[in-house]
Amino acid sequence: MPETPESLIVEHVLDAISDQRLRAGTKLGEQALSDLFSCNRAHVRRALATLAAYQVVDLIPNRGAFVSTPSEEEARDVFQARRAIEATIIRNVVRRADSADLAALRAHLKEEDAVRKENDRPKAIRASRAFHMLLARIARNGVLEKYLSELTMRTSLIIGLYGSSNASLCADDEHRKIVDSVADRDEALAQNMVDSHLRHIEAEIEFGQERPRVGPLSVIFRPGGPQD
Amino acid sequence: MPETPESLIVEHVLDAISDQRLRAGTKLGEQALSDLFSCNRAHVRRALATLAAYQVVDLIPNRGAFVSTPSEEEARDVFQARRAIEATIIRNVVRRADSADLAALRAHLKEEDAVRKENDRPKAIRASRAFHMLLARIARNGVLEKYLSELTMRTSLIIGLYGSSNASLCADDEHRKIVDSVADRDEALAQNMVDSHLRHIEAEIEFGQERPRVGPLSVIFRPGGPQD
DNA sequence: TTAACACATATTGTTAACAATTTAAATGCA
DNA sequence: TGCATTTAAATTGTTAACAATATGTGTTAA
Repeated sequence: MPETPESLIVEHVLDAISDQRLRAGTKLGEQALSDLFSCNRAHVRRALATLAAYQVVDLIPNRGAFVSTPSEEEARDVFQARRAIEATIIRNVVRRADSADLAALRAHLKEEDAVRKENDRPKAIRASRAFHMLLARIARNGVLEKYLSELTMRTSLIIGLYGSSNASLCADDEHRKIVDSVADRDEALAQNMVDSHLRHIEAEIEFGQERPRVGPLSVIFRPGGPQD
Repeated sequence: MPETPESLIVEHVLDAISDQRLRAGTKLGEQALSDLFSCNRAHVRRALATLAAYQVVDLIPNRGAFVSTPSEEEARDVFQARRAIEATIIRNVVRRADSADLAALRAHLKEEDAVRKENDRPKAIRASRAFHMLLARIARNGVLEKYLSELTMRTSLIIGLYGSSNASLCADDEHRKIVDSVADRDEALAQNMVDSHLRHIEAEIEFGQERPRVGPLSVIFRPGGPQD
């Protein structure tokens, strides 16, 4: 595992976005980041270039870097792309999942149940994303896995921006039904479940009203964050 | 259009890769690039970070940047990802293409015919890639368009690496058949044509023997290259 | 009070110099 | 000649200083 300063920054920013600690529009100042991660600005700049390539950060000349704020159109594109990619992922999963993979899926469902009881929204979002990424890993296609990683990140931004005020953010038993259809090796059903699951998430988003902003970076990247 | 030095480098490298002027494994020295594009190394470094995020360049600490050499496994992942993404793209095209789009497609077929007569392999590769990217644009999904752009780039690397000695690199009338099915608004047929087209390309690749290396950067990025 | 202007501060952009590491060449030895 | 070691060159990594731009504050005038 390469733990260069820039990859560390990239990882932390991505984690913060997927947890919705970092919200759309937040400025990522070079000084602030180099202080927080105790490195020089050159590292920060490279990290920001990488994040911009991932499309989760906008780089505005002479103004700086900002967490990107996806438009409604972009949001719809993201969801269509997810349906395209996750359709193939779930097909691979049905065909390739071994007993260890199925056990991991079951374990994850349990984990999600536990998290749900805590009523910790960021934690729930993270767990929900982890489910989709677990499927991607089981599908054993690195390209699709990376793209889905980016898309789930952007989904977090979208949901953080536009709401989904309805608390049911990854409708509970839908994940369970997906796992069941995988266990049954029912390819058509599994694909159907995933597709409608994604459509449900998209349907709950309330475009139109945006949500407010957020605090300073120092509280977002508090010590003891992910993989520290 | 932002023409910062780094985006200029990124564009030129991507063009060179998609034309197969830049082959897998080629070293991209910082000095060499900063000389060629007459800018300082800081710009080069940011450009390389971006290219690494696109997965067409590998960054090796203390060693430098190299055009990535996809493994056979990675190649198969790329092609599966292309099938997933282009399936949705062609569906959008069938539904959304207006008469102007159809005219553009027809014009492109003519262009490809003309190019084929010249027996200029790099030009043919470029034209073939352009066809797929034209479909992506007509599909009107920016996310899928960007991903396909990356994947076609990597496809160029793969074909350059492993051969496809058979000269029929984008089998001529297959593109024409795709356009015909789009014009007929035959969604199922169009999807079938695209899927089998991609499978044909993949089938012609000869994994096992790799192709040799390449000359210096100065001849690859000769003045008067793309969009100069 | 509001608006426009000027100034001060902070942030990003650029460049150069130096350190650390790797690569290539040269030397010496069996 | 063949191979290991040493030396030199080239390349990447790091840092700091300075320039250009943007942001924020305070003052003045209508």
